[in-house]
Amino acid sequence: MPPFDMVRSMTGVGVDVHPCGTCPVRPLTVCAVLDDEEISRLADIVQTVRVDAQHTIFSEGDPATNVFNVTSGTAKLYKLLPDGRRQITGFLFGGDFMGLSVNERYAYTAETVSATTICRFARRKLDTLMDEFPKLQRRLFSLASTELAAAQDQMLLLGRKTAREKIASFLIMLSDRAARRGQRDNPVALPMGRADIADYLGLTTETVSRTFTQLKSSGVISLLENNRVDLIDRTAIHEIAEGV
Amino acid sequence: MPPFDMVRSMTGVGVDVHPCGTCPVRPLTVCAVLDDEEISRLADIVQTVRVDAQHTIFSEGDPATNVFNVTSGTAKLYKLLPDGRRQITGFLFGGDFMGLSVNERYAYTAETVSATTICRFARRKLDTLMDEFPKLQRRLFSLASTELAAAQDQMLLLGRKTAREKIASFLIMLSDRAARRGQRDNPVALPMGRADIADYLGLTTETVSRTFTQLKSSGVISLLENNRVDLIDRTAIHEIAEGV
DNA sequence: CGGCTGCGTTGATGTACATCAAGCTGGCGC
DNA sequence: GCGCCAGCTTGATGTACATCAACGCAGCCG
Repeated sequence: MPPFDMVRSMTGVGVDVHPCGTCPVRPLTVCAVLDDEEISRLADIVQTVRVDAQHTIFSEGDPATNVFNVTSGTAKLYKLLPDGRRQITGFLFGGDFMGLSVNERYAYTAETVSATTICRFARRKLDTLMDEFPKLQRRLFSLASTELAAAQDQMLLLGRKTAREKIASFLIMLSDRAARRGQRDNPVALPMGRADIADYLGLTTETVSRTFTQLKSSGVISLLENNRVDLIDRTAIHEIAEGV
Repeated sequence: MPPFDMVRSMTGVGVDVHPCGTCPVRPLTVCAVLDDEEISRLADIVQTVRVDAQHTIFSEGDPATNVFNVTSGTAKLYKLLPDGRRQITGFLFGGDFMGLSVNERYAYTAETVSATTICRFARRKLDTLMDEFPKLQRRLFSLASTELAAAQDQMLLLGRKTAREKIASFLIMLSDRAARRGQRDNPVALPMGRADIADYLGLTTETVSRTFTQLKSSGVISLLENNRVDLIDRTAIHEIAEGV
């Protein structure tokens, strides 16, 4: 797999889909805190690319030369064990950020789930821009803190919740995040397959499938076509998610 | 439980144990990037307190008025489900930071494991100091990124590793962190009880206990007095941890 | 149109870990 | 010293979820 920097030669990838000025998710992203003047400075160091579904954006262990912002579509981040066991550590939707790294290497692999558009920043250039605009730094810090809180919620889920509670939590999370992007929070779309859901929740595809049908049977959700889920009784789902 | 701000009235708590100038873990902490002049500014807004074992420092949901740095001893962070199930999201040792929060509320409860000394900063004051010293901001960002990477490792552990692999990973983690603090990395001390280990790894105390004896039987560790563990075959433990 | 393929669902069985239940041990107060 | 208690270990049993296996179904391509 070639590094993403060679993106022009990759299949399923297009460049410069839209400029920052018309960015649809600007208020959600790192860019929210910058005014038009500052955005134009950011625009100088950004490249917007379009990636087809199921393509690798970067791999665990690669030199972390870029950071990314998803503007539309869905991506996933995951880590692998040597024998192939996989843990998806997060799904990314429009407005989400990825690629922060500690030691100059990516700590996980990033892959698109559906067709996705992404802003790519050269890390070095972003660093200098952070020096220039402290509020950019502040914003990134704030985003990292939010992600950290989400990671802790996920630890609680993985370590202590049942399959039923995990699926319910997952649905609530997707619904909430859709709302934050200004989309309807019900029914909720599942752009990822059962295997991805399983690897995100620490389950198998079979258990994910069974649990969906079980929730359907108990009447709190309904499975619609196009992998969408109708949250019939949102309060009940919320209670299940919290283990009440 | 009273808020920690009322610490002077709490039992098992002492104030101003040592000043920043003689801080034993300064190179590990947020303070590492500041020179003596700047440290003295930081010292103005810090209070060093000593807390006995098994005391709550702050609780999930409390207003996040302070941030903390552990200078010695051990603390744990955890989240609870309504029915009492608990997930410990992290252990803190000398040099570790805690209390970052997104929405002005702590996202978890912090409790001491052993007797612990802690630096307490008023968040508001730290914020203004961050404006003044951008490298302080930068440092906190870097610490948050490191924590985020650790959180992702922990997700992999909780979601995909077996009990045996979890315990092995835990021992390696403790050993590595002891080394980073300049302590010997073997044998490794376990200041926390089996219940805490279980709630950190998503297991029960019984399984933790059985797994320790199983690792002992297979000859890769030895259980010493004072809750210390001798890592007899470190490479083997490392391989178990990575699921090889 | 028909076969192939990937994905989801459902069923039968297995198992790693939880749960329930004793003992064991060491520290501590009296 | 003795008894008590909390924490650790060990054993017997249970179960939630994994594994193994089959099947349905839609999309796709020849």
